Amino acid sequence: MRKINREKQDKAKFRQQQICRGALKVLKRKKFHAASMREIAAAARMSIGNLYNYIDKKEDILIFIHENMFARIHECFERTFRDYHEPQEQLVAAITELFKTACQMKEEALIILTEARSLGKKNLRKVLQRESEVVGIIESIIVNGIKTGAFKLENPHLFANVIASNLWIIPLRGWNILPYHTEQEVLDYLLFCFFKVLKGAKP
Amino acid sequence: MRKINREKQDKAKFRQQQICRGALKVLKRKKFHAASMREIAAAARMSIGNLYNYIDKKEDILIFIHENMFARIHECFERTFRDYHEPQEQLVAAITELFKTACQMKEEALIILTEARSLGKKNLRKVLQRESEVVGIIESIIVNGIKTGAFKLENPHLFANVIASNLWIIPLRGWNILPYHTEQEVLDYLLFCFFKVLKGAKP
Amino acid sequence: MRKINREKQDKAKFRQQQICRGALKVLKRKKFHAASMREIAAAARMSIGNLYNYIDKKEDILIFIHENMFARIHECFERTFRDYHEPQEQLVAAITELFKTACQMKEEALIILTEARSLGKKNLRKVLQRESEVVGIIESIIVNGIKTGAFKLENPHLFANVIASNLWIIPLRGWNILPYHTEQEVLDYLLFCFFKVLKGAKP
Amino acid sequence: MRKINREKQDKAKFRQQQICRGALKVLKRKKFHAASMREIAAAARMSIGNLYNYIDKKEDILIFIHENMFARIHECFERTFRDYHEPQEQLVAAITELFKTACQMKEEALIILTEARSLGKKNLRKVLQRESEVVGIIESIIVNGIKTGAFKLENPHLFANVIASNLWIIPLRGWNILPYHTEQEVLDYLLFCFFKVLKGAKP
DNA sequence: AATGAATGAGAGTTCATTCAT
DNA sequence: TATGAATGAACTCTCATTCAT
Repeated sequence: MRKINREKQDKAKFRQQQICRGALKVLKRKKFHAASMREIAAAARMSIGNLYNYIDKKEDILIFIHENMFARIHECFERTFRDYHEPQEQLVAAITELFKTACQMKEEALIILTEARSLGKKNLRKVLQRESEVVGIIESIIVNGIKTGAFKLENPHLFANVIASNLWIIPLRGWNILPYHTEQEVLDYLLFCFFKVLKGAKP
Repeated sequence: MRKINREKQDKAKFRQQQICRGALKVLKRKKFHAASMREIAAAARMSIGNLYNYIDKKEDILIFIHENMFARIHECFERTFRDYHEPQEQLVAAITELFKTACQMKEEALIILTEARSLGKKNLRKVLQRESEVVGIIESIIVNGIKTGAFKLENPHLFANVIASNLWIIPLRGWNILPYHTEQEVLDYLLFCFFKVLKGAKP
Repeated sequence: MRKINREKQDKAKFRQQQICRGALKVLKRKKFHAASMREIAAAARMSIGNLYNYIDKKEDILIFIHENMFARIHECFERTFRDYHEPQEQLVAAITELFKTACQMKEEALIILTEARSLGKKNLRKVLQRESEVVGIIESIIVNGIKTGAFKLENPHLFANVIASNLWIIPLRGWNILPYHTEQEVLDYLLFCFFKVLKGAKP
Repeated sequence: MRKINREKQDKAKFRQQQICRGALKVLKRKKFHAASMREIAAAARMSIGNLYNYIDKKEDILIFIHENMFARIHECFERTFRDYHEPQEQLVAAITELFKTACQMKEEALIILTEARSLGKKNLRKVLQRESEVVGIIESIIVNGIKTGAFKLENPHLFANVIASNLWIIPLRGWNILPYHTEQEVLDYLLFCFFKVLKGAKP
């Protein structure tokens, strides 16, 4: 009995991933609202009717994409905290992982960043809360670093926001950067800039 | 004859502003695609039919908003270059002006940043080109500063992109920052960070 | 200004009648839920989009039909009270008028009687209230007749309900009656039955 | 072999009853067309797939309900003719039984009365035929009574229709009557009215 | 016999855009 | 220039029904 339920859940999860993949295919070409459920269903190789067995509303697809993204982000932090224990190492690792994830999931990131306002109130709150969690974790690493003397910095909360904001530079402004610089260059440059600030004296 | 044409153009400009203001009223509350022409026309205190005397397609409204925004941005640069001649002063002034403009026009900025993908190919190209102009101007100030020895920096193109990207931090992430910091604090902090980098040695 | 508003309202009323007539054409052939808005719009010789300029929801059409019907019913009562003053005459006249109206508007009557349960709570309440008004008026005539000694009857409220219920016998059971009897025969027969009761002694 | 078939049929009958009960649970709350097969299957504690082993189309459920109803009605007549032999007694008994059945099966009655138009042509004919059978039986009792001199009445066919029509007064108009009168009162009143007519002179 | 995932036609409704006035 | 009624394509979502297991 429990096993059957388990299988059912797995199937549902699989279908939801299928829907996400299909939706992403379409969302590369057009905005969420311009992508019709017919297109998404076709891209996911499902009938519309069946698609609606796994979601309630179109908006749910956005939520799935968002959840996928944040699952990936949390994996970044997990690896970081598993492998490193010094704040400086942790910060480098976290930024590197997050930046690379943002590059790999450029589409998803762009969708999340630009479509958030399509969400209903409840979902919007959830999304914003998750984003501020990310900032919170970065902030905590910085605060730790300040305590250990690794960093010298006022206003870690603000700086964490600046870091978080810059992590998405490729999805948002890649069109103007990638013709001239590789992702790795951009990452190195950002790290260089961040550490300039983190190591410095007061203004 | 020419005078009449002139008057006509003025009227058209006036109507376009009226449309922009109306649209913005609506776009504060909902996404572009969710805002119907009915609502926008009502908010602009025009009939739909008349509204269509001044635009061809809904997308044109986005273009108007974008043009307004960039007119404002260019005014920022004009004031900057009129009032300052040293690269360092120019950069501070430009960043300050642009940042404040972004804060004042938070709504417009957010609309432009999140709705760009709604645009048709031709309009999208135009918009992106204008954005990269802004980056170009910032870059030229930096390059100047490097020549005069005011700044010490590799890769001014990349850094200009970083600066440009951070100028929009309030429209994009204000929800997570403004509860804790004022706009002025954020601006000061950004300037502090930027100049840490601009003054520094190689990594 | 007022005149223009008046014209607009007239136009709207006209369109609503047009919709009603179109809907009735369709509703003769199928139940309300089985009639699609497309069919109704076509039967009303309107585009769907325009149809929705005059209604908010499909249910509104049912309400229009109902309002039409009740307007007709009230005209029956108005004529009755204008032309007759003796309770007995009034009752004969009212029953005659209502019965004939029910026969003329067989379709509408059937729709109202069978579709009431499709209505939303608020509209259902309104409809039921109007129906019980009709019963109330009949009851008041009977009560009057009892006072004047024209009728001899216990329980006028219940009898008014019986009368009201039988008025719709043609729309509801015409299929089994009209092959054998004319509407006039049925009316005469009902009047005969009713007056048997109204004139009689206690059971 | 035959026994197995018998068992199969019993099972089928049982399932059909199960479906009826489930459907009725749902149909108390919403109209037939608004009740989805999903809901009905759930209420009948069956899977949709299995439900379709016992019906062909949704409409069949309506037919089952109708058959149940008419089985009950025929039981009424059976008891009547078993227990009474005088036309007057028979008529009182039949009306009493039928009226009480209508009250007990208010929901079913309402469904049948209001959903008949949903039926396909063939089923509709069957339903109407069964209803006119009921009228026919009532008529035959009256005709008998006229022959024996118990009743004095013109047009027994029409009067049978009137009686039949009034039997459903509680399902149809109970909402306006039951707040003020008990079912028994209504029955007594109807009997009183009917016999006023049945005993009387010509109009 | 029993399950429920899958199908896809079709429902109500909205909306950018046009056009007669 | 100004109006807003009219158009109809396109949208999201539901549902009776089928079918592989």
